[in-house]
Amino acid sequence: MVGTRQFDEAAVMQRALDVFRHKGLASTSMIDLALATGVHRGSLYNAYGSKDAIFLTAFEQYARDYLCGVRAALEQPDAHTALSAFVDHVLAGLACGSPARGCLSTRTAAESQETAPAVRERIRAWLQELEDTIEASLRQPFLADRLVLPPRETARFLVTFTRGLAVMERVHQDDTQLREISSSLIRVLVRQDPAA
Amino acid sequence: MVGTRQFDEAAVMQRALDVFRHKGLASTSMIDLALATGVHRGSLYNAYGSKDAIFLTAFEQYARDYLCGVRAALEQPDAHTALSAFVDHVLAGLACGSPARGCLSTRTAAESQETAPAVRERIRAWLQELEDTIEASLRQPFLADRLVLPPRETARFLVTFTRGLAVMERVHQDDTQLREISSSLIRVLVRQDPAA
DNA sequence: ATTATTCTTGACAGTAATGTCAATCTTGAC
DNA sequence: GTCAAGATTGACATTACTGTCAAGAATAAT
Repeated sequence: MVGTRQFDEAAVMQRALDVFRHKGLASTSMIDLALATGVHRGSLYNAYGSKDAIFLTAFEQYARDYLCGVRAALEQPDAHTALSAFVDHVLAGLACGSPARGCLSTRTAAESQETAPAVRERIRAWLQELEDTIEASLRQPFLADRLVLPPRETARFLVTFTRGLAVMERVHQDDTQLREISSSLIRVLVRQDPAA
Repeated sequence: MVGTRQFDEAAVMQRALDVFRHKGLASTSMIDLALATGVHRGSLYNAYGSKDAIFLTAFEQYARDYLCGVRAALEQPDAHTALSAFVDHVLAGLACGSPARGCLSTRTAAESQETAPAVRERIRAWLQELEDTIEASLRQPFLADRLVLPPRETARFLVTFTRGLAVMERVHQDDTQLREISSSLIRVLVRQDPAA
């Protein structure tokens, strides 16, 4: 291939992700992306064509990392520990950065009616992947037998609830309060006694 | 008073609310507001000074109506009915309009890091009011004795969870799925037997 | 070393939105 | 009816962003 791209795509996408996380898709301009990545605006147009395309490319990194993290967190010997680890992982992701960067998928989902259909669809599909990933982990009998709801419903519940947590984080910026709410979540989803 | 305002403020705020709901605070321009309300942009600047001020004024209508609705919905003889009515009310608010208008407070909360401090603070305070309102309703003994969590925690849980529902609604636009998740919510928060 | 291809860059025209202001119009109070 | 406070309006200057393009630079393949 002649005329080789002169920037490191992975690094650029990482920077772009930071911008999208902090400003949101709609409020991010190509100028913002050019400044943050150090890549000329014209080059970005040439390489990706549009802001949405950059977002979708960057989102793949985010999506992969997030799902890996969730899968790893849920690898625990019992339901209580698994759900605690899951919530810890989600909260750590929210609080990370200064100012805290929040949750990209939640933010984008919230404004997804004004985004391109391709973006909305990607977010929808990703939330489904997240649900499926959680469900698959919870299906292990030694986890499932302690859950108040069946794995599928628990997974869906967790996806919805953590989206709510991400919204609350934006407003409160208070880790303690989020952890309190999360402990209610676990208390409500995990059965104390193995029978019943 | 001379030089009387020539528009009906309540009507204008209602229109403004519609715009904010559909486009979000950040993506709404003064031009959008002028077009939707029929009030000249200059007049809006003269009367309110800024987009944020218009938002805050319009938000008061929204806040009042929402809290009234929640209070009314929770006036029920038992916990299961009360929570069902609450969720129905929230979901009805989300689905209303075409395209569905979603939840203004959730949407604004999600982008609240990029808004003026006054807006973020108003949203924060309102979420607290919502929590307090729910808690007050749930404190009645014949409701509270069926709740898995104490009223305060239940209220906080409901606020967080419904913010999550509002996010999911933006993505799925599917009332059925939201109702399924909501039935899990009630199942998990309300005890079946009055003892234990 | 040359070449063909692709990337980079600065420039440009066009659109959208902002915030302000002076001129003009309205209307309640006297 | 006059008047003064305040509302409306169109215009203006500015700023921000978009999308495109031609000229130039870089480089893998020959």
